[in-house]
Amino acid sequence: MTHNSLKNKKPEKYHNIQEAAVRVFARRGFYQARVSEIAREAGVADGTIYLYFENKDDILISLFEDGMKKVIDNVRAEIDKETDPLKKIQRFARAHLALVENNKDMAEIIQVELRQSSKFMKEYRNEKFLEYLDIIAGIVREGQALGLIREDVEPGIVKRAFFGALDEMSRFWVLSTRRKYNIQTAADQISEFFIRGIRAGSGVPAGGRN
Amino acid sequence: MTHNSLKNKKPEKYHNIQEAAVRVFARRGFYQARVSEIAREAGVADGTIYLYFENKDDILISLFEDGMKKVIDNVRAEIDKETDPLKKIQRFARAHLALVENNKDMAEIIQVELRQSSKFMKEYRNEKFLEYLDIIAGIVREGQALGLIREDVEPGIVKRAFFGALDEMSRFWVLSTRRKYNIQTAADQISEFFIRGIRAGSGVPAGGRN
Amino acid sequence: MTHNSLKNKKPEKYHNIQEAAVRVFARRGFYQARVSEIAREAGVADGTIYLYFENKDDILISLFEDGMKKVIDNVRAEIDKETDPLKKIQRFARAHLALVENNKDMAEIIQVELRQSSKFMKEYRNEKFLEYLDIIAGIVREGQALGLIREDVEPGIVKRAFFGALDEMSRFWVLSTRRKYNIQTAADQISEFFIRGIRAGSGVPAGGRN
Amino acid sequence: MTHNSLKNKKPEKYHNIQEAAVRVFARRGFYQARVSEIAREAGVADGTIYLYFENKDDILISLFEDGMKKVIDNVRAEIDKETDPLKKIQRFARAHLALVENNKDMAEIIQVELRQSSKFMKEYRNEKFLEYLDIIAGIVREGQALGLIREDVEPGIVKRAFFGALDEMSRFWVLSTRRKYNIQTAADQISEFFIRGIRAGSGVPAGGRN
DNA sequence: TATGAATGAGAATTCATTCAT
DNA sequence: CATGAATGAATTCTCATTCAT
Repeated sequence: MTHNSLKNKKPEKYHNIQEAAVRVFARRGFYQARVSEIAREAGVADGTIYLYFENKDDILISLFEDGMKKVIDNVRAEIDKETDPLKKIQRFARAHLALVENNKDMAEIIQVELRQSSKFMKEYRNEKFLEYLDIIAGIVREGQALGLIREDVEPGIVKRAFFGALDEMSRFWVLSTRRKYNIQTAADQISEFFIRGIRAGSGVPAGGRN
Repeated sequence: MTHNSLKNKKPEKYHNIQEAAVRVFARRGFYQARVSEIAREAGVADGTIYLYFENKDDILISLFEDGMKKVIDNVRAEIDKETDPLKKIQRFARAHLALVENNKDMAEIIQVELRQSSKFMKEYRNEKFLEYLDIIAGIVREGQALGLIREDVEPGIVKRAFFGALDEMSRFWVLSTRRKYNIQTAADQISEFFIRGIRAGSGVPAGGRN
Repeated sequence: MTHNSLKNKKPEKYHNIQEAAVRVFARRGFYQARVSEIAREAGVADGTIYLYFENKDDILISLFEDGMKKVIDNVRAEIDKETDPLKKIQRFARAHLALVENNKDMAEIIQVELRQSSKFMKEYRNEKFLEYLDIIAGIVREGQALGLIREDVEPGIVKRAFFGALDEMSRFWVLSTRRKYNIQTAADQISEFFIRGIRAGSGVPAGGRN
Repeated sequence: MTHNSLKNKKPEKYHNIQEAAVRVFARRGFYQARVSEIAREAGVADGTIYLYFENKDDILISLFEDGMKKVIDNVRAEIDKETDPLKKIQRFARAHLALVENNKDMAEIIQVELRQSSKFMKEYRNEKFLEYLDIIAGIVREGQALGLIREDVEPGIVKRAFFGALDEMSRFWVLSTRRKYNIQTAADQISEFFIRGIRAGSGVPAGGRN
């Protein structure tokens, strides 16, 4: 199911609804969110929602797709400023967490709501998310080609581990009220763990020989 | 455990219902799961559910609490077999992912359902989860005390980053049908990234001089 | 449907249950009352109730029948102390309201719950209640036979009007928390209205000649 | 009226539902009445009920309030046609019972359902009912001021006794299938009892010298 | 007799979606 | 395009009653 293509409707209203939905989903959660509440918050009638979106699911999916598109573009632009793959990893972490910081509600929805249930993670092929992860895998392969990252490092594992580390950190940051760490500090620490963890030529293997 | 102290009720039925709920929640997701489906699957009447649980939410919470208790006990027992904090990290990763491997449905519920924003992660003080994360922080502090882990490493960041990495990996593993990596391989790679990433005395800092 | 005839059961428990039911019905109302609450209050198991009563309705009906029997016996004994029919009317009022005063919960149930709904007032032929009303009609006829009460007074109307007057007064008395009138004062006023209202030889008719 | 201010909704539907509810409540009793049955009888969907009323209770309360308003207006208009307080009493009785005669279902609901203890008579401050009773008290005071009614008569007792008498009579009339007395005959008898009972200067006191 | 765990029919209410205006 | 009243399917939870112990 793909979202409504704005045929000849005012794109302004489409975005109003999306923005209202972001707030309502973040506040209540997807299943507790009421379409009528989104409508009220967007300043339109309930029925109007259905001129722009197929149904409630479609609103969430549109949010995710449009949101991920921005994230991907933004993060790609950031890492392209760097040539060193190891430094790209740091850039990625910073860009990711900066986006979370500046789009708390949106971040919460992507993290929490979209991965929430079978409904979305199973039935909906999450192309955009995979594309995002593959940016990381790409950096790793690039580093390996340049001999900067160990050959035995699996890009498919790094991409998930690194994303998971950032994502858990941002969940914490998003959900907690009083924040202990600056989110950029966290970005730097996490990227440093991974850079040290995967770069080539740092002597003995980690786990010993058990 | 839940409100109902199982006075003279058979604890067997309590567990039957939990096990049925695990299957149904894993299959449909919490919000799509029907209490009557859990009842049917548990081989009891709908009303019987309410002799053992306050309501549908309570079933999920009991699943989480009882499940996390087992995870914590199990993981604690595993890492206690090791004295070297760095090796404990590897043990943790292996134990965590082995549990996921052996309790797929349960793992999916803990990961996916309990993350459901408002209702559970906001209103529900997730003590058990925090206790689990603090096992990791404890290992890190231990390693720092022994001079094995760098002093500038924040245990509060490592615990979330490490858990997030494992968790994302297991989400992938749980949700994907055909599996590329052995989950134990993933455990070893991820723990190696972190061990190399945080251990003391491995030369130049990670990020270079930016 | 008639209530369970105590075959070979302990009558003590039967009364315990009735007394508990009186309290619970008075507190919650019949439909809001829970059988399990009556059981708890009576100090028996839920199932035990059904050894003494057919069902929940049967408890209410038994309360009414047993209660009315006492009321009728008591009121009959009172009016038999008097020979003058007009004075019997006053005795009736006093006895009725004294019973209400001393059995508030029971009075509330008879007034409020039993006449409450179709269920009881339509399906259940209320013999006891009619018997009670007919005590009044009997006094009126006696008074008419003695020439003390006007011949044009309809006993069937007086019995209902008089009972209704007392009953409304006692409803007020039962439901109000702070009481303005002594209930015996009310008994005397009301009986006086009716005695003056129906006795023979008091000159011009009431309503004028419209 | 109820919470829902009928903004753009058709008030016609509000009344359809009320009328359907009157029939269903009269037929089944409040607790046995099904919302879906009211909906069917009103020719609307179940959910539509909830656009006009908060819940099932609210329907009953609206019925009572709207019904009592009509009764009060109607009875006030009737007694205002008379100047003699004693004749007003007769007018009141006639108007009251005429309303019962012409609105059997509604009368039954007001009498039987609203008397339902806890929920309505205790928690719900029954202003309208008290207002109605005070019409009677007002007439009595007026009669006392003119010397037509004895000074020792308590208006607060008369109002309840007189209402109770009429109400019990109409309960009988509403619930019985074959009717012995014309309801207007009853109105005249009852008002005559009370007029004779309370008017000034009719010789010896009622109760004799007990 | 007494128990109380188990039953399962039953009902109020919600809310995504539609469609006449 | 926009509205929002109307729809009605769908679901949790309750509680009188039963019956194995």
